[in-house]
Amino acid sequence: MAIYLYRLLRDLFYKFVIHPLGLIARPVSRAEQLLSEDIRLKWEREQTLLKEQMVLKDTEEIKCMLQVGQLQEDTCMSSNMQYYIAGVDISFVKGDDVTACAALVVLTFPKLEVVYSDCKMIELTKPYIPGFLGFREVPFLLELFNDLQQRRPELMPHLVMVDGNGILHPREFGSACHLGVCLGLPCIGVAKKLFHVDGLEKNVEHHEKIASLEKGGDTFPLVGSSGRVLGMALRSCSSSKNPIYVSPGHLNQLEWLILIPESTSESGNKQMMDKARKILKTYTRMQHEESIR
DNA sequence: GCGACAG
DNA sequence: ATCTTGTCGC
Repeated sequence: MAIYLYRLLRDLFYKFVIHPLGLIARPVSRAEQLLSEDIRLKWEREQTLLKEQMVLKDTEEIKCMLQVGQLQEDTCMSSNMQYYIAGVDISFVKGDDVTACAALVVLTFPKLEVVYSDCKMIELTKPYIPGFLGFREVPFLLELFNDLQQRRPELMPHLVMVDGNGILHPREFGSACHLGVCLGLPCIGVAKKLFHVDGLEKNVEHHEKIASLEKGGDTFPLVGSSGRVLGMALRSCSSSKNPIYVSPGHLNQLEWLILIPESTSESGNKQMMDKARKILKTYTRMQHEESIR
């Protein structure tokens, strides 16, 4: 409790004392409001259409990867197969709202060796509207995969990690679903903050559940008030206090996320995923800095 | 009706 | 997403 009070005070201090200008909110014109409503309705319809194409079932590759990752044994028929997972992210230029860097990194699975990385400077034109992140970011991510297909088609990943949510979303169609459907590849959403949806919120209960995560790899399911399990909260490693929120996007189902904690030893799969995500982040930054020079 | 609201 | 700051681990 003390830590929350501390953070609250610190944030207030930052807002009022360090950045008093931030208090002067930019007036939103009526025209702008209408435009935003217009976009919303249009995007909502598009989401409905795309959602019809979403499949929440594991591909054969995902099933095999699960066995490889969990048992560390070649129980799968195609055990000679080399698996690839990818991560995508978009990072912004500081102080600039439109210029950003989109990055794609492909890793082997389960060894997590980087075999491909690409980065493109882009101009984000579409606005960020909560619930419609996909429309802002997915087109640029598709370009990166297009280039991958041109250059190294054999490295097309069997699973993609997306910054954002999968079905943990107001209409159960987050950016991971969006990318997955457009790409035709299995995607999972990985978010750092809980999307308040279907009754889920960062209330006292939620904080208690977070506190009950003792070590890296510990999880708890995110059950909405509808009773539907929309994803999992995962403590990615022992040193991170805040969990990440994982949810299926396309061509994989939630069950495989839940199955992992059952494995007796470490929940290797998810730790690996988080490790991969960190690698991705590092790459985004590195290439970003490089591109500025 | 109003605020909240992934990145 | 980005801003600050402190702290911890390699």
